[in-house]
Amino acid sequence: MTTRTAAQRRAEVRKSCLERVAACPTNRLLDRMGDKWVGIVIKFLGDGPLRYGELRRSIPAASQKMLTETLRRLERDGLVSRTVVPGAPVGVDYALTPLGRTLLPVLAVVTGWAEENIARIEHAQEEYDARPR
Amino acid sequence: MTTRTAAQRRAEVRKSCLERVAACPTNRLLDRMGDKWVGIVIKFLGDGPLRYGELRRSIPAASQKMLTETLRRLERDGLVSRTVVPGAPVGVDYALTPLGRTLLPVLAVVTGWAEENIARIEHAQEEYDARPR
DNA sequence: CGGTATCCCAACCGATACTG
DNA sequence: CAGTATCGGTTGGGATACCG
Repeated sequence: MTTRTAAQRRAEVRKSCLERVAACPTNRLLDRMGDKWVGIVIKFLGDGPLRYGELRRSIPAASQKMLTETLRRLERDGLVSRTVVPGAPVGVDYALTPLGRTLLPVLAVVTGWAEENIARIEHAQEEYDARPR
Repeated sequence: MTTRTAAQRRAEVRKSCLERVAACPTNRLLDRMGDKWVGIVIKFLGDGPLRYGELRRSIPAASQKMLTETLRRLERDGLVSRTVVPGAPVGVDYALTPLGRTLLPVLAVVTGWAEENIARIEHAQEEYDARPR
């Protein structure tokens, strides 16, 4: 029998919708780009490869844990390359991959919109907050 | 005296860096766009105004709480308008504002990149995960 | 130098129940 | 119909300490 309660059917619909959302390339990209330190890391690497330590000093607000995790995720996605530079002491170079570099124009579009419209957003927020409750 | 310990100086640097990151328009936009339900809500509203109930049925995976919170944040940012439609029972129309509509081309660029490159990302992830640990 | 490992708090988010 | 309120589990992310 395919008899199901209304609650069961709703749960199934919810689940399949959630799966589609999770699988959607746009949502996956927005999710990644929305990670707290991803935008700024890509921005810095856009200017050229950097050592791990240089990245740390460039983004002192990011904890070591978060910086490393961010870089690992980007590496796993094929957007960033990680290269160990032999020597004493050893160094590690991070750089955008060719794929990662194709993201720069996208980020530029986002930055362009943001800088052009941030004042409008702030104005809207002030109006909203000042609104009679 | 301006004497400070090294730890104090590092803490100050971290704090000012954090403030700059939080104030950066690009980061603020990425943060908003990265919210779990923002992309999909904007996508649906891009096709025209929708009643609250229509949005709920369009995105059954989002809980009522999250859908409402998402819409409130977008309304506060001036990206979405909320219009109560009198009647019995009352209805509420949600729509992109003119400002919100200017975000659609940006979202289209993101979607374009994502759909064009999602296969490369998935391939990179498989390679990374299959890599000798 | 470039990381891991661990702990812990805060924010996020869903489920459920209730309301004008 | 379109919410609000509350609770509780899960995740994100920082601090600290330690390691090759």
